[in-house]
Amino acid sequence: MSNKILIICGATGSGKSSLAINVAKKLNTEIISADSLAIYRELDIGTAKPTKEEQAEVKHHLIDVVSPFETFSVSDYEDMALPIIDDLLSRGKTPIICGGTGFYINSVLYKLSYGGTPENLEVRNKFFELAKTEGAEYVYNELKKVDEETAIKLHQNDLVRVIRALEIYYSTGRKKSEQKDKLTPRYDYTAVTIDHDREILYSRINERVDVMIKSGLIKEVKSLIDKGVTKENQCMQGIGYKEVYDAIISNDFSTYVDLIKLNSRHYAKRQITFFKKLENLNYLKGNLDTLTEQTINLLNK
RNA sequence: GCCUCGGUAGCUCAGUCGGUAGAGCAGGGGACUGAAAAUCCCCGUGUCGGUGGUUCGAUUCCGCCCCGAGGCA
Repeated sequence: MSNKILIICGATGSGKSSLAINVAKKLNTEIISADSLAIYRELDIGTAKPTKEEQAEVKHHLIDVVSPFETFSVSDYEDMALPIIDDLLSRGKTPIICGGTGFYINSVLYKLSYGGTPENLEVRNKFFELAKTEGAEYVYNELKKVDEETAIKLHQNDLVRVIRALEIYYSTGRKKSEQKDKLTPRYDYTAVTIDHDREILYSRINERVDVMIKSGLIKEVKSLIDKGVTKENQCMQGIGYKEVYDAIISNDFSTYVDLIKLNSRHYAKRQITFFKKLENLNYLKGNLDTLTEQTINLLNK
């Protein structure tokens, strides 16, 4: 048995979860989800989590690990994922990382330091307010003063990243640009993704959204709202959740379905772009059986 | 049948006092090191409904025709 891990990544709605389950059954192993929203409990329908039956057939990790009120970061993901991977490897199993959050996948593949600073809401809020009153350019220039090298790499409108760089500087006194991580994979890996024609992928996404609505997505969001979850909670950034949330709050249900579809398509496109960078990613085509077979063959190479 | 208003990018529309046209959305491409389903950047040629006429030149003005909406009969 090799010390290899399998990565099944790709766009939302591409069918990666089914493939992962199929492969896991054949290899008698377990799945580690890499999904920034499936980590939340009580967000089931909109995240298209594997069903209870599927989870009973194959053990899934890193699903339902935090409450909807909590924040969660890549670093948390990394901390939780690595021990599971190592445990599986030590038991002679091939860990399957399956998910659409490329950022999370990168965190297990590469040792990234993320500036070595957790979130600092004080700094974050301060600059966010400044951006509101003085404009994004002002905040950008603040970063330029303390860490020009990082500033040059960023666009001044990319507030999230500009502020994060400032956060690192004001929390630690060190510049983000001093962080020089080598992008050497921690594990030997095989990576696959399911390659659909864009049109097909988009119609799959559209259909999936309709299914979510029929399965009770509105009810799910209502129940979260009843428990006190608001737009401020990180989990409400999820596609399907934010749109339904707005529809409920404004009592306007005329556009939310189309909006969910649109945002999902945009998201899928960003995912495809992200994964293009993954080295040695195999683009597979075919039905589930063919995909499973191809994946296992690649793994055994 | 008559009158009015429309027909311009995949969609909604702006515009050209006559010199072949531009926004939003859609769509495409890209970035991504502790919010990543987040955040951000770049990309706009299309018989300007058809056809005649006036003109050096018409998508723009005029005639006729076709299509759509409304009004009068």
